[in-house]
Amino acid sequence: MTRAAAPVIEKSPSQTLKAQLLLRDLIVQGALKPGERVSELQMVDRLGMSRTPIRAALVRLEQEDLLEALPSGGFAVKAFSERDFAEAIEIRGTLEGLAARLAAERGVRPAQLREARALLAELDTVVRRETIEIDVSLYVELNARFHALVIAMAGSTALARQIERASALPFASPSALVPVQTRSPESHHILTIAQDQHRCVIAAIERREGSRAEAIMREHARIAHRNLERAFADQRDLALVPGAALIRRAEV
Amino acid sequence: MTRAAAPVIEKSPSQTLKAQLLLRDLIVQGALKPGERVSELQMVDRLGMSRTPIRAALVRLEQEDLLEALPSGGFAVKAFSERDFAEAIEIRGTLEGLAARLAAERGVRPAQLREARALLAELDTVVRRETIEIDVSLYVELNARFHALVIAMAGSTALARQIERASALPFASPSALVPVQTRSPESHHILTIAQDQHRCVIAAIERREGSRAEAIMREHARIAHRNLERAFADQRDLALVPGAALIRRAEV
DNA sequence: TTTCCAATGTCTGTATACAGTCCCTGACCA
DNA sequence: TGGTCAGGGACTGTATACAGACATTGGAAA
Repeated sequence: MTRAAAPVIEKSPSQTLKAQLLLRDLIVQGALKPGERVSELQMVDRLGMSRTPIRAALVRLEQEDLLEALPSGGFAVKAFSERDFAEAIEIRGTLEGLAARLAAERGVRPAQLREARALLAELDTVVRRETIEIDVSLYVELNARFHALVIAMAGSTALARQIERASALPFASPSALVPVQTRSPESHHILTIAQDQHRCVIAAIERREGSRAEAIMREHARIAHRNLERAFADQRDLALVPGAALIRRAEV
Repeated sequence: MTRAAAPVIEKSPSQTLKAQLLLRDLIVQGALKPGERVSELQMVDRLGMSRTPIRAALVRLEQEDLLEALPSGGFAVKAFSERDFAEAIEIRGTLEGLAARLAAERGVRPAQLREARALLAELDTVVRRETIEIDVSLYVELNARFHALVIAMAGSTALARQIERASALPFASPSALVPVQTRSPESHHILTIAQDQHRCVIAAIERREGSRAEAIMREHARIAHRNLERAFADQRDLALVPGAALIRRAEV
């Protein structure tokens, strides 16, 4: 419910933004079920603000693919299948592959390469740790920064924006399925592989090997795909998948 | 104003949709210049409707990347460079390549293959014509249908939607640069090549050759890239590019 | 009992009023 | 003459009223 007290620098979170965050939570957490219509007036009662910002938030959430517009007007919570989850990851992987290739072909600034090497070193300290339990939240954060850096290296705002859209769904972001992975007996094994891919992508970019950078980045995304399959095979793992509440339940 | 006198399928185009179409035209045609702020109240005067639908239309046009949100609120017309144009085409080509690969790997229904063959035959009659002037508008329509069919063959609504977004910019759609191409002395030559790529993509999909289908589809998009370079080299050709008005003018 | 029609309630689309904020301008002071 | 502060204008964000559309439900007739 109540999030951490805002250490936000933003002056005043607009009502529209508040509505967007609150509604997104309601949907992702499953308080609003897939297929269910989201009435503006009901949300007025529920969120305690007027229709205008709620309406704006609904439009934005439709852009995020969390809602779908009904033909008769209004919106309903979108329902997803395992296939939808997999396709979202595949799309993200393809676009990130393009980003890696562009970065390699166009070349990147030395400062970015230094930043990449520093990130890789940090990730090493997390992954190579001999303790059984790794620091998941730290890995997630570093992993997110790595992906953001590769995208920045491509130097294309259009591509960055497109990837942002593809990663908007809660289960599609690069780090979404890492928590699932940690429950696997091969968890440490997989992390080692992922980190090697990180290294190889940067090496390929540095050497201007565009095709290789692209291929590795794509394959990197398929780790998420494997984690997804594991999650769908085991109900306990599925609970760790963000947005699992969005899955269309078996027909009653 | 004009009520439902027309036997149109659509009951009544909503004010929001009208505003979206009108504003898009104003932007693409250059009536609103790149970088210029788009004030809601000015558009109220200009379009003759209230702020609410105009506001909704502005949000949607920001979605289409034709507008950008200003930090202080409101929107401004986005300014593009030649590089932005090229990147948009590259992104579309990459995603269409993914669509072709998925279609090949997953297999397509026989009905879709028949439809594809019929389309290819129709395109042949346009391209193989010996007359110097080909029917550009017919080619554009058939070409658009071909691309839509490949996307449909992939069977992924998420991917379809992502491609739709990538093609939303007026210069990024598959047929946007065909008119430029027709002014080239090699026009017929290029059309022959493009049509052969169409055939090869379908053949690859039919044979489940995913990697090949993807590569050809990507290369196919690069024809648009070549046309773009030609357009930027010759001012007269540039006038044929949809959305040329969006290009950031040289700093004065 | 079933079917059709009508009435009612709820919903969205639209218009508009109000308030807070940002920017620009102009005047005054050093 | 230059800088700073105050005032005003314009714009967006938000709230709310109104009207048309859709669905659902209840009743009446066959």
